[in-house]
Amino acid sequence: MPELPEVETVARGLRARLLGRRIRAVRAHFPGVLTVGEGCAEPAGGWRVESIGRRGKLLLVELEGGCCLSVHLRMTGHLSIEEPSAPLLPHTHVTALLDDGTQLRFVDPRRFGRLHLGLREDVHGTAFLRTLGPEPFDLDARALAERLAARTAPLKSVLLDQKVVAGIGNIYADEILFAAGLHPRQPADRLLPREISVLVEAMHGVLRAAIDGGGSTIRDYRRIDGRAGGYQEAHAVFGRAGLPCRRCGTKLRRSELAGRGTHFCPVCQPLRRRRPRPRRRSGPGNETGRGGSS
DNA sequence: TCTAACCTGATC
DNA sequence: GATCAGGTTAGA
Repeated sequence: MPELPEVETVARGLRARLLGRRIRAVRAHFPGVLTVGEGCAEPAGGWRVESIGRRGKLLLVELEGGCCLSVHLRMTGHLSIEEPSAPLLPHTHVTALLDDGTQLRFVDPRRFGRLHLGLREDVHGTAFLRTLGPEPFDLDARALAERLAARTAPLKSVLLDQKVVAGIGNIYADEILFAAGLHPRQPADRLLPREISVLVEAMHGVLRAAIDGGGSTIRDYRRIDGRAGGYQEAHAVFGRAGLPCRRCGTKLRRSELAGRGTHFCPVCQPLRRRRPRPRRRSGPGNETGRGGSS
């Protein structure tokens, strides 16, 4: 469920509740969901929470003493802070006791989510973090162009690749492509410079608006305090197949791409089937990129 | 580069 | 009873 805007919203909620607190004990109720690395024995009095960060869809809770708790919510993971008297929800797999008597709880019906407590350098050195692409807000058109250059795959597949850019999932890939007016199946390496600029602006704009809206709640996602997100109301295409496009009124379509449901407007996001590569054999270099009609 | 697998629950 | 779901990854 959670993509960058949802995880960012959770990180902000956690900061408000967890910064400066001490985590006294971390208990797993189901094997495998939580792993604990070397060198992270609990100090007397617990770990003080020093900062809470996010890389892509991964939460990073930095703890006193050089340890770090990473949390990946995957599809249905959810964090909340509860009074100890609050009933333990089904599928509560990890509980951490806080020094004010409350509990940080991790609930995840599908059990895809993962928590790892380890030395900071070990956590930051995991293959996942080492190979993770840049944050979307750190990318400009030139940097994105470089990352799309050698990719012949459909644009949506490339946006979903966390090594290309971190944090974009199925919802926001569709929303960003609509905002940019680009077809999900457009080969990534065939974008014109102008289209890449528009794509970067769309990426920044959609993600910023989604963070401001507290993320999208389709079914499971909740903020720390249990409230739903609000951005689903603003979705232009995701979950709106068969409904009229908000821009042109055409019936929105849904198809399958990269094994994921893909939503788009066939009129606002036309597919350029054959994209002429810029000719490179004629001597005078003139054309940089001209729009090719279908 | 694509598919299957990891899981449960909601919906058809 | 079958199908689908917002993520990631191992293996074909």
